[in-house]
Amino acid sequence: MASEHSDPSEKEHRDQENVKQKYGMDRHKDKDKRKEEKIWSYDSKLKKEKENGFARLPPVKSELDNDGFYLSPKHEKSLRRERGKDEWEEERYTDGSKWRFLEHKGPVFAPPYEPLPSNIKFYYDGKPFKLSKKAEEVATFFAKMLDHEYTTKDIFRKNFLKDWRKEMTSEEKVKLSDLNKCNFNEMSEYFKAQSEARKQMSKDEKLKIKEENERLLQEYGFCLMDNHKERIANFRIEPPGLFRGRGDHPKMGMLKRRIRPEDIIINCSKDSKHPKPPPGDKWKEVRHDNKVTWLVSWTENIQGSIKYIMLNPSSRIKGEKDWQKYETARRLKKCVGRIRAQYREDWKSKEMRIRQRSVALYFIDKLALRAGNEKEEGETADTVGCCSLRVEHICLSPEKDGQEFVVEFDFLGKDSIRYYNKVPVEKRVFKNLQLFMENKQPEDDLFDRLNVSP
DNA sequence: TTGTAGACTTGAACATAATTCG
DNA sequence: CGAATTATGTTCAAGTCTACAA
Repeated sequence: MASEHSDPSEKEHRDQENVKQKYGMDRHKDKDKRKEEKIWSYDSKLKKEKENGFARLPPVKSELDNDGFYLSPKHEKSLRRERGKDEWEEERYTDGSKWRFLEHKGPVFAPPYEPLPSNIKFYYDGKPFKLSKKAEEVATFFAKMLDHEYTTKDIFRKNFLKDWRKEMTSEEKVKLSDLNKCNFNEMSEYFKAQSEARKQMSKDEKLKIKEENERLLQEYGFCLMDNHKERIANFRIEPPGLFRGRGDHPKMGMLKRRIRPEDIIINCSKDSKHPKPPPGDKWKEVRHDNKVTWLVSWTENIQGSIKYIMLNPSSRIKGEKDWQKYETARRLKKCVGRIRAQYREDWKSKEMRIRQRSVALYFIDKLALRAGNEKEEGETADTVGCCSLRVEHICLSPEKDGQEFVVEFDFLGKDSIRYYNKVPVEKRVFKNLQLFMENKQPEDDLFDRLNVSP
């Protein structure tokens, strides 16, 4: 949460609260339970690996047991049983490294664009217009979304046209300037017919496709991390298309460009067989960073953020992390009482900063709100979390519906999902809120003395 | 200390498979 | 049996948090 200095009890207090809020304990009880079960299935996974007899790598010293044998899944399992669970709950590597050996086949790229059959036409201003291949591809993205509400939104259309024009030949640029004069209907109908045809395919054809997918999965869907064959979560590169932001996103409709091998950074261990780029292409980089868990990354062109290919939740690396999370939650359970007492105390603090923090903490605890980091204005939809709440998002009533000191929340949270709630709060909280709102405009931050970082 | 890029989790929306029902 | 419903899997934008540089 917030604060500049670090008295240890306060730090602990914050940490614990972060955990509670981070893992939304109140919010997702059932799901959490299911997830815990998933973790326990790790052992059965090891068993399966054993049965299938996956290839093992040459041993590294520390992967051998005292007698110089492989630390195979079976060994590992029995060792773990011997030493007790605690051993597993410990980080496997203490130096921050995540693995020692990593080998994989690299990503699967999106299939290349297939031009439309010549009888499917695009019309501009009522007349057929033959598009260049590049422009046509982008046009099909739009055509595929024609039924979607998105395509009626002004920002979407504006962004689309701007990016589409970038893909046009200079000739097309001159002629095609008004999206309202563009008619994508024939394309749209064609795609609908295609997907219909796919549904009507015979059993045989469907099976063929399934088998092909299975083959790809077998070839690219697994990697070898240390001694284990692990399932990769997303081994396919995101195909090009139009960006669909959620809520009122200022960048909706922009073109998500096609990712090429030269955009791709490969991460694997030096002593592994490096994945090969497609013939005639090069990777952007091949690195060997065992401080991270990803296998492949690239930079996406809409927000400039980095996308990753990582492992499945069933993998050791994800499972352990998940486990840690629950451990933290368990630790938190032991001290929530103390934390609650502390923030109630802080409601009376003479320091504004601490008061604001304590009230925010109370909301997070009581209502399971998200922390609410700062975000870049204008780059994303306007949404907030607890610490980024603005005066306009809450409404105070000393009395409402027979209850005293009611706070009415109304704001857009993550994914622009509306949060609306009326809660009676304690008098002291109410008074504090009144204080925070004094002399402020609706668009001012409610917790202006708060910063989210530790 | 502050600002920022990078890493990683989350979950809504969509897609597909499995199951139930008339 | 196919249609309808439900369960399960995949995709990917949108969060959170951390490490590190200035």
